[in-house]
Amino acid sequence: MSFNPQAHLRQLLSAALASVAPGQQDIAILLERPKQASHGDFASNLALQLAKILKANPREIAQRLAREIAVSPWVDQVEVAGAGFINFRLAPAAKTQVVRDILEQGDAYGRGTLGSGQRIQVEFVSANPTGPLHVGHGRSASFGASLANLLSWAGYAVKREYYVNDAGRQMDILALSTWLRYLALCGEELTFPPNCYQGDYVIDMARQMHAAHGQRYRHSAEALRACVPQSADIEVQLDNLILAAKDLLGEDWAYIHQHALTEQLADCRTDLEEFGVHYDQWFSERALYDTGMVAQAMQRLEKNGHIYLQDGAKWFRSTAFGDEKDRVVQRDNGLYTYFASDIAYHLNKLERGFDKIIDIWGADHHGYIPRVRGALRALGSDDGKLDVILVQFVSLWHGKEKVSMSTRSGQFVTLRELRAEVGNDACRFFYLLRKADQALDFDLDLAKAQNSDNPVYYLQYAHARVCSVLAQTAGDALSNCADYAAADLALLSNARELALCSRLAEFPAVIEDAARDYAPHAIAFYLKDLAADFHSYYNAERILVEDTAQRSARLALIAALRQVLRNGFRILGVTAPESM
RNA sequence: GUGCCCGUAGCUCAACUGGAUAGAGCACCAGCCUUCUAAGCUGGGGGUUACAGGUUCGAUUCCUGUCGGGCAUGCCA
Repeated sequence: MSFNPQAHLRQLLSAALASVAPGQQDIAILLERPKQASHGDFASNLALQLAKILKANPREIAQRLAREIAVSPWVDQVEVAGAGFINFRLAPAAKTQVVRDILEQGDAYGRGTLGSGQRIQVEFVSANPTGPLHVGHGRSASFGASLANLLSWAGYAVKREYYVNDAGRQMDILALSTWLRYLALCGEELTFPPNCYQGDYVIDMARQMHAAHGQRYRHSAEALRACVPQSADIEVQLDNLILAAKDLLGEDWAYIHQHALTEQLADCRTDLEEFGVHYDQWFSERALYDTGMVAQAMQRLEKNGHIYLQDGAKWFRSTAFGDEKDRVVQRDNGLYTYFASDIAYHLNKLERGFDKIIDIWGADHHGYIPRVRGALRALGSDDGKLDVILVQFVSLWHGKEKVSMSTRSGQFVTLRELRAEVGNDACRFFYLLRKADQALDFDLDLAKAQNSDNPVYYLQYAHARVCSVLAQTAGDALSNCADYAAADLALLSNARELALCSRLAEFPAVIEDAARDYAPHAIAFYLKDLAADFHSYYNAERILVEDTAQRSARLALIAALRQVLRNGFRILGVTAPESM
């Protein structure tokens, strides 16, 4: 039978509250862990909350509450302190109990019911499949994957989704870029536009095409030039070029387009898979067009009177919903904008019945939020179900030296390169060492360091150390986790052991809080504290002592610790090495 | 110009949504291996939480303004 000290204290307080302030039963009773050990194991600010309502001295209220708190075998001391805090000191048995709970629950320890099975969708990365993922996408991937894990642990039914922008102008530009590179390989002489994709991977795709199909998609440079109207505006010029290419290639355009998409998407998927980032669904933008969902969404907006015509384009009146200007949904050339399909996409997400949808975007998209929310409301949907998380930028450093990156010139560091350089574990972990809304300086030298400066090694080392000790117990009467659960936990009595127990007991609450805040970094910080507690204990006390009962109790403790490390690592997507 | 994010120890960052004396790591100083992995531990100094007001029992947290940094402000995505 598992015992929850926090719930127990809450009950005691609730009963006391009923007799001190009978009308206030609906007040939320919060228990926090004091930063200072002298303030006990748990503290309640209930009296401070009541002071406001009852207009009475908080300290006096605290005294009255404390007097009414029933005696419990799990509580050693109840004390009023400070402005009116009620501090609780738990009996050792109330702290060590968690060891047994952890060993019994194993891989499930820490799972909670906050989400109560609600359906929640996390959409993340969703980079255009127009080139390799870069280090910024890596942060979104790491954050999104861990957040999804976290929400799942907190009791939500989570779906992970990648929105594939396989329609639209950017994909056309990629297809064009590939074809132009291919023409060059065929020997055609033409200038490669500066606003086409510059990366070498485009040339690679062109080579493949050339190797597989020879001259089949070749058209002369003259023929191409002949059907491209000149424009001083390089963007217009690019659009003209795309139109000309479609014209010349006919059916073949679709092949090249599809080929480029397939290649890039596969590259992206493999990259993410290798990074330990998995999706339940890859949702195609093109499918939104093919099934008529975009047109339907637009019709619905129009029917609701939120669309008007100006300068040959169709505009959504997003200013009516708090946006700073109205937005075009259909261009004067008849093509829908990205925004149009995104409206349809979000509508579709909500129609799939999720209780909550989370979009994880790069911080540069922040101006986009009001218009998406506006569109959902204009369609009569509940934009309260949408949460948008902005992930700030990443800059790479070699110690004090910044690694320069610019997407425009194609000089960006790819996620794959980063993973190869510092390893998946360090990548996943470093990305999570900051809150999402904090810009991240990623120190490559530190991530590669094989010493305690590197937090990921510090954590993994704790795990390896535990494994090493446990590996030496083969001869023990109690030598596996199930047996440890039978150990006499009353023998865990020194301060470090009890502190470690308290820390282990926090884990479920840490998960719940982190899930509520969409803050996977909190797990990383918790694990650092936990590892520190262990290293400290390990240096101060010998685990493999002669006394078998004592030894079993300590082994039970570190086996429980190992379990919590593993569960935490799993949420973060970091491996748990058995030796280092 | 306007909007969003940010400003905490010398450096990199936390702070349980308003709680007690603002905490870690790095760097610096002084220590700990004939005993379970020293990739570890112990101790020490270091702060007007950018600045100025306001809200209240109580503010790093909420509100207003100023300064500084990042991002955005496309019929790109």
